[in-house]
Amino acid sequence: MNIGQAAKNSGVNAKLIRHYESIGIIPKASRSDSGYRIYSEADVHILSFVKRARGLGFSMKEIKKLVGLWRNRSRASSEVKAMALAHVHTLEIKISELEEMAKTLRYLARNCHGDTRPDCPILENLADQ
Amino acid sequence: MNIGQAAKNSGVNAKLIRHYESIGIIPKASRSDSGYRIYSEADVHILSFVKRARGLGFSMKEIKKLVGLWRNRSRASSEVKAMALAHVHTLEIKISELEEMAKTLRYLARNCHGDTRPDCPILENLADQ
DNA sequence: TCTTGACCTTCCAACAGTTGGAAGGTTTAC
DNA sequence: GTAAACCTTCCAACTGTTGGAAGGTCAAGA
Repeated sequence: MNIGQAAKNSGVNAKLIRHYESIGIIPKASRSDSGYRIYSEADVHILSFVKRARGLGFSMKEIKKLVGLWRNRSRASSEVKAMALAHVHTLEIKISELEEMAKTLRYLARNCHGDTRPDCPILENLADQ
Repeated sequence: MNIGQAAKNSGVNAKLIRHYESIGIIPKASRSDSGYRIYSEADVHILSFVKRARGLGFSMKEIKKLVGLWRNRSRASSEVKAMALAHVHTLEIKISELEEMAKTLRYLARNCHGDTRPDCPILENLADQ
């Protein structure tokens, strides 16, 4: 199938498929006589894998590694599990940072009357610390 | 003071200060005869403001607006409060997305024995859905 | 056969925010 | 006079995705 069909079947944009190929996330597609990329069901499967890994927030670097592990039938599950748990840790750090921001902003907003008056604890907090 | 001193005093990298100036976040600094940027305490104050707003996760676009509001003494506090609450909402959405990722990964990792055996529910989940 | 439209190709640029380097001028101190 | 620590501008990299431009290919209908 052509790239458009592979895009539809995998849910990955055609532009993005080319990009993934260019940075080595997915193997180089074979070509037709006229130079069109040709994809198999297995290729679509890889693309879906990549899309789902992205959905879990893995970086492209991590995904490249995950695809390698996935295609290597003799890999140890411990390696994958370690990556997953490391990523969970990264997510948890990010979450707590965002929580902290939201908490601070909620507190500041609660103390801001939010009317036509100019005095505003939010700006004051940003300015004087 | 020169840019290096302003960087130290505000906690904002000199490179970043130039960048902020170039994209209009902060006003253009005046120059010495030899072309060096000159900063006042007030300028450092703005830089600290920007740094703190970044720390709360505001985008540069939002910060540009916040700096404008801060420097306009007659603005209504309602406008600032609305921005803060809109940003809290954005943060909350981001947080729940990350929570969802972490939850899924924790579940998958829990079911992966993580030893030398190759079978791995994490990769299987990414592959077959 | 010719044309139209939908597909495909590559290359180049933009987004946000920051950091790095290169190549060169200025100031300060010894 | 020279060395180092500063400053200048410009250009590029990072991450991941999207957009456009300019051009080739394929299938269907007139």
